[in-house]
Amino acid sequence: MANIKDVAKACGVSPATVSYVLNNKRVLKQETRDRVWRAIHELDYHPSEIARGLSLKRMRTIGVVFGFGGTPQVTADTYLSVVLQGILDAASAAELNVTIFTSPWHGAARSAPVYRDQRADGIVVVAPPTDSDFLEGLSKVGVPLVAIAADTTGYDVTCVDVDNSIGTEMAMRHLYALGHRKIAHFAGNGSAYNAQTRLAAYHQFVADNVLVCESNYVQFCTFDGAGVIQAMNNILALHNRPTAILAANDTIAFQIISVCRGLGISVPDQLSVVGFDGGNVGAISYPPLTTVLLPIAELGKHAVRLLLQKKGVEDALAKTVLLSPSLLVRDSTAEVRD
Amino acid sequence: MANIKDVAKACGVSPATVSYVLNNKRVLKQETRDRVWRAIHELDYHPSEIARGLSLKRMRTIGVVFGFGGTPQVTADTYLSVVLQGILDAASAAELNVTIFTSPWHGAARSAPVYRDQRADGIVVVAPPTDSDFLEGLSKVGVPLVAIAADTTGYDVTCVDVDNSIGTEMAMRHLYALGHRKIAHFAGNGSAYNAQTRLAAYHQFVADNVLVCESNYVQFCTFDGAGVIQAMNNILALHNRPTAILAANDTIAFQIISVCRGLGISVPDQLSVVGFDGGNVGAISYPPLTTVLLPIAELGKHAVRLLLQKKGVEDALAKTVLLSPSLLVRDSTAEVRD
DNA sequence: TATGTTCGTTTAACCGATTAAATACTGACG
DNA sequence: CGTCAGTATTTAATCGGTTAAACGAACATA
Repeated sequence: MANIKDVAKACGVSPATVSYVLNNKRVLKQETRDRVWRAIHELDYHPSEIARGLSLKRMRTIGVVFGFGGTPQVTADTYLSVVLQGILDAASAAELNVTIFTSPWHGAARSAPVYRDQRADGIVVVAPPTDSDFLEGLSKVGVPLVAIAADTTGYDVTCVDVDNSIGTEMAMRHLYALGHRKIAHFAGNGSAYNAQTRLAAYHQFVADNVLVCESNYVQFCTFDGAGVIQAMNNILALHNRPTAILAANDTIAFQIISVCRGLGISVPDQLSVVGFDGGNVGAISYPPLTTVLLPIAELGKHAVRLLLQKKGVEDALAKTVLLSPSLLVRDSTAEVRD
Repeated sequence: MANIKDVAKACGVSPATVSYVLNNKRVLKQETRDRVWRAIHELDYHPSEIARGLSLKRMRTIGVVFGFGGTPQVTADTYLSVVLQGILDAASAAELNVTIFTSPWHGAARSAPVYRDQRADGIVVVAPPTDSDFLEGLSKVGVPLVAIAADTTGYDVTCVDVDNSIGTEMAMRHLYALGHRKIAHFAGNGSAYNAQTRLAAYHQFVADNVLVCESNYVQFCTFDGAGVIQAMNNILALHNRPTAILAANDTIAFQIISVCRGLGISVPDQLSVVGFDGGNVGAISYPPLTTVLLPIAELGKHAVRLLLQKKGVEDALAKTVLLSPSLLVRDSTAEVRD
């Protein structure tokens, strides 16, 4: 494969000249320019981005970290793949490639340095678990960093998130307006900041409005079906059954509805269900899902934009940007009926 | 940020020695070794993967190309994100990072060289459209290449795919066994090789079994809801309505079912619907979807493995690997009833 | 004719690693 | 004591680009 020297030799100029032609950097004679381009095409030359990166100290690449402690998970929930889509959209627009880091996390001391190996000019961290030293480690390796859905208290990290508190409140207020006073919450992964915020906002609303809340009203369930089935059993065993459930995400909501169907419980007549996410499946599922619509792709786009700004201004950035959710009322919720 | 020279200086050895310590390459005095490691930790040094890449001519990174002509699309359908997940799984296991190329395609002559800028040691191309010169261009830039779901006739490219013909046949045979003789097909994106193969297999089955097939039995519809609604209208307008529909993917199938629900057509009583994909939504949707289960994540894993083998043996690889689908019979299909 | 400008191109250092080859040191042996 | 062998480390070239500074030629000016 031809390199810059080959091209230089082929047309009798120095490598520097070839570089200047390629980058359009200096006043050169048109004739030289033409000669160089001809040689470039003839030898089918394309510069090595690696060599260029070494020299320029930038790779026109942003790194993304998903999934922590193991393989990156982009399909665990649609959330992650939609965030990725947003990142790709913005990166593509800025002519940046996107590298997904795959190395498992073995604690900040051992793993953090990996992320400043110059491979990426900046890094987007998506939903790091709150119970790991991930953000702590990464925030001080000296690479431009933007987090999505992360708890940044204590770290100087720019973060983009959806306003989970308001989203939760919208959903709860909607149920409240329909007369529901016994509302359960199926929380997601306990170590996800998102899930924690939604749970906290749920508790807040319950307290503010003096709602019933038996201890079992909050169920933690993983994404797989088994967890939701177990959680539903727990809920249904209560003598003071809730009349509505706020799920921490749409996937859980679909599973709740599916379990209900199996048990002959009608949604929304006997039980109202609200999801969290707003993906397009909610519109075509049955019953169409009432859910909190989150601008998830925007999270990714925003993160990339902030990363790009960071390189320019280097500071004066809002520490946390919160995007607004909205409520998508469809047919999985109805007035309470005793 | 410290580099190898700083470390060398800090502990009074040459850069070469530091390199040998890092890579465990030579017999060195234990004392030197210790001294170097101490300096490495003290300076919080981590080698530049870029410099290393330039020197070693490998980046421990595989490139992925999705979406052609514009922004990579990983959420257009679950298919792409699941393939990506498979790629990430295998890459992670092999300690390889994954770079998603984002540059739009402007024809082979202009765009192909971009992919051999040394950024990636090998490239996985996912579902290139059959009507572009993508594979042609990429197959001769001299980078190890494996394609997924691509038409490789005419090119010397290793390819991994699901056996779409057999999958289609399974679905059709299932419908046939239930007594269906009027089966429509909602084909996907016309320039996707997958969709083309499924369509061809559908026609084959129709011919082999002398089924009814009015010209409007084949509908091309995009993923968005509007396309499916239009297609359903076309189908329902026929005086010889089909009793079953084979959708080119699950998303289309869900939309068909959703439209039917809106029109008061019962699935499966009045219309049987079969999907193609086997994602987990099918299990919790209503009615649970009968679908052709494809090992999509395996496509990604396999592609990465083939890429790794390629570097070793360099040939003697099966040109196309076809993975087997299976039929997941659930409740969206039933015996025909006139 | 000497001197200064401008223009176009080359020289050479640098980015941060790897590694073959050269060298320095340490003993052992005849 | 000189030589050889073996071990530990350094030197210097290399990977493939970029770019400040040096250089040479052509031309204008005094």
